[in-house]
Amino acid sequence: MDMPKAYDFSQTEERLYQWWQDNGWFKPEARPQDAKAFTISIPPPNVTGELHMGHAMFVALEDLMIRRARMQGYAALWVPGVDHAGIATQLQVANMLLRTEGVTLEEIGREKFLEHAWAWKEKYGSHITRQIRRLGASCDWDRERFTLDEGLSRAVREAFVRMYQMGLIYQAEYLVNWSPGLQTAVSDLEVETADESGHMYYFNYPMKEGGSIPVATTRPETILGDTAVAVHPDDERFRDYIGKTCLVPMLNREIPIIADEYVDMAFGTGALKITPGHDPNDFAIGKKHGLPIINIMNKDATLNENGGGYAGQDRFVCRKNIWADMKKAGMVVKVENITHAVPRSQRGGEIIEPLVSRQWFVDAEPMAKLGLAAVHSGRIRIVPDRFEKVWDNWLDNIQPWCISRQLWWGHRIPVWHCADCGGHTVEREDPDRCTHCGSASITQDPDVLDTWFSSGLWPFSTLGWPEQTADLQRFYPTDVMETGYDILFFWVARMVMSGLLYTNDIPFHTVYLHGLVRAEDGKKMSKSTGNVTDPLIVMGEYGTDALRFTLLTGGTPGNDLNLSLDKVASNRNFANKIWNAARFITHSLGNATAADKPDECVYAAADKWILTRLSETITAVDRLMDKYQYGEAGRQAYDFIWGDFADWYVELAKVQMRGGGAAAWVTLSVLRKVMDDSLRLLHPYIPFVTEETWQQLKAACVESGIGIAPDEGWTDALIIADWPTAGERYAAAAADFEGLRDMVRGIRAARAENKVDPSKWIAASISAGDKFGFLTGQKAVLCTLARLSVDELILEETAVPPDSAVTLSFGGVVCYLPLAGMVNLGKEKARLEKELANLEGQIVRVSKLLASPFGKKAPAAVVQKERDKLAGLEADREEVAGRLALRQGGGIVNG
RNA sequence: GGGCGAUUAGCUCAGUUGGUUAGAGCGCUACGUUGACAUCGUAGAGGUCACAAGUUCGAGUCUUGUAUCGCCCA
Repeated sequence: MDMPKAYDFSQTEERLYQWWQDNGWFKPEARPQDAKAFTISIPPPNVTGELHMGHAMFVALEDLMIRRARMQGYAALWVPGVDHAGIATQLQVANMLLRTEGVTLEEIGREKFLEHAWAWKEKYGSHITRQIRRLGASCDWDRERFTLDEGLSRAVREAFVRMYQMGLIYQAEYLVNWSPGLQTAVSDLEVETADESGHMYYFNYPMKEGGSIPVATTRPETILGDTAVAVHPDDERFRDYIGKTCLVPMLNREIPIIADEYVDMAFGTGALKITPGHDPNDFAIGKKHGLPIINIMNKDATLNENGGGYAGQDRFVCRKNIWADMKKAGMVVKVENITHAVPRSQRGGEIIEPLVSRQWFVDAEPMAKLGLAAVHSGRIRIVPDRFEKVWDNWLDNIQPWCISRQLWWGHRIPVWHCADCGGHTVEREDPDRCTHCGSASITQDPDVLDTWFSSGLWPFSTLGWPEQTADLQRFYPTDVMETGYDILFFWVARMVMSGLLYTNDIPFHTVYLHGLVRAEDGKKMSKSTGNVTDPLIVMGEYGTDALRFTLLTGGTPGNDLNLSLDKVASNRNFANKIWNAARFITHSLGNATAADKPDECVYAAADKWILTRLSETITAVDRLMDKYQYGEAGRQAYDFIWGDFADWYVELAKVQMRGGGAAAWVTLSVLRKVMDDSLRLLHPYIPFVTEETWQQLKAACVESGIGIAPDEGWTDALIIADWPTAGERYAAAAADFEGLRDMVRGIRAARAENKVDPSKWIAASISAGDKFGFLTGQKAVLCTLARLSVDELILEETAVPPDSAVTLSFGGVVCYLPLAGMVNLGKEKARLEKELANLEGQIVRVSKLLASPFGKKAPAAVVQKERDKLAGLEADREEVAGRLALRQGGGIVNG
């Protein structure tokens, strides 16, 4: 079984995913019964959803957390599922019915519609979860839930009844955000307000006793619903008007002129028309002054009978007509072009109409207080913590939540209205009589609940609540809620509030918020702009791991990420790098046999160095991951594997294995160890390539029979292997080795600078000083990496500088490359002078630093570091200066 | 109006207990195909860390202010 030359994700991902799942490794039962639980409930995507980068981001992050926890030995449970997306699904099914059968919802009726909707759900409902699987999501699919399924519906019923009994749910005539196209109320959060160009209409409001008062509005049709004109009590211009009466244009209805400090004297004309039935601010003023509320609109935003002669006209048609009529009547002053805030539906984009209607509301204030306290007390932590301010701000100013929707697809409101006594019956089981008067003439409220009402119960309803199931007991509270910051209020706040209310516990201890995935230029991805990058296409082209690693390491928590395909490509290359590093190991196993295993492992300097670096990396990655710094953790692992292991240790290993025997065996064991632990570290980021590579490594190692298995033996799969722990560190050996690495780099640079043929083996003399012992042991390594000729290498404590050589000093160790015939000696002199100037500059800098208060005030270790540096610099200077003096003294040919 | 974020190499971004010549990927330049990898390697060019003041022995990092861009709430 040979490993192909390049890693091919297309031959890997689906197979491994299936294999993991078939083995039950996505389930918490993959760990012992007494294992501590680690739980995430998925922020449920819409059942109508199509995979986008936001999904890819949350799956990558949550899967990372789950996979790491699983490897750490937790009974890791990631509960998947989707929500029923009331409006979106109803629209989708309605459109389908119109297209295929040519029938409207009214024609088909509620019951038939629901049959079609469920059929649609059965057919297309798993679309989004199939796509999520492609991202490698290690969810426990046996525990998949749907907000409308039986158990969750029971949870919704229980929640509603309890809240109703607590007096937190009430029905009221209230101004709500009305979507005329969808014919339903929507919540504040589903309305987006943006500045748009529009018009400000100035006109004279006629007064009963003659004359007029100037008023301005952006929506002339609402004039028909005016119930007052308001001015600021301090406004000199209008002082005499207060208390007088106006006549509503075209209707001649009498309304008062009132004084209220809310009015902004500088805005418009300074006099404000008050339309409590069609504007939230006016609604509040109307309440304050006891003004009547007149609703002038039907549900479809046509004018109703209160619109007088305009009844039946669409709101925008009416706007034109009434303005024309007022113009004829001589009331109009002017129309200005302005920019103003326009509320639009998040779905569909139509202009939202503030409309008074009878709806069900949740009084969220008591719950909001619980939510605030949970974060302030530290029971719930928000990452990054700056979002706590946003949290406070929203919960401090929480408004009643309109939970009724005039839709059919959703949880029907469990309230039965009595035809006889008018009372409400709210029970856990469907009632057949009114609880107040016993009448059988009761009918269920026709509306359904906001989808978010059920999403808010998600962390516990998915585990079986209100039943005290074993899952609920074991996995609740969950651990982390990970989602986009744009969804903090929609989901997280409501989950926290309802969790605290119903379960008397927090639903999760940590909220991790990621940013938006944007296009490479930082613009928001949108279908209308046409700059959407489809994750499925990216995965098809570069592999899932490449996309995941890019999303996970490309940014920082809570900040938006600009997705670059170049980066995805380079991360695909990273996967290949990993694959090939392992491929090298599998090809090298023949360098040793089981018999070569020494009684005691003696590590070479390079071994100690890479093992130290491995330990450092594991410690750093672990620490960063504990702090949710997944990006930095991933980058460090990347740098270690590519920059230390592949670039250096693999090359060193080749040298160490040349002679076979114990050295080769030890080297192979180190290769296996470092590769193995690296794969473990990276598995949560890039699960496919790490698992596939690990399986190859395992198979080859087992087959070789040389006995370099992990201490605990080979587990079945990387996905359930142990999370690595940092091992021994060899500080001195590692430092020595870093010195050697600097030498190799310096020699390579000198060769390149002097245009030495890269394939040429050159001579060298080295004055090793106190590194003589160390370097003697590294002769083979040094020669191979720097391409020095072993036979022509002179290594001594104090070597005699050869003639006509390039001189390189490395803080005490001096290396002479006698490049006679290859070097432009004039150039070498210039180089030495430059080097000397550089060294002197640094010496001055460090000396000044040490002479400054730094020497006294800085911590000893920091000062010592600078002293050591200075000593090295001075040694180098002496050497370089000496070489230059020799040249100038004429002792050397062509100085 | 209130709040938050960003501003670091040509581009996209790291740099989280302040430690002293600032890093990566891509791009660019010059070499290179030596048996893991050209989805690669070696070497190199490229930054007064938006600006100003302050704290400190020491500031990309902390404080204050300014500018520009973006987001959220009202």
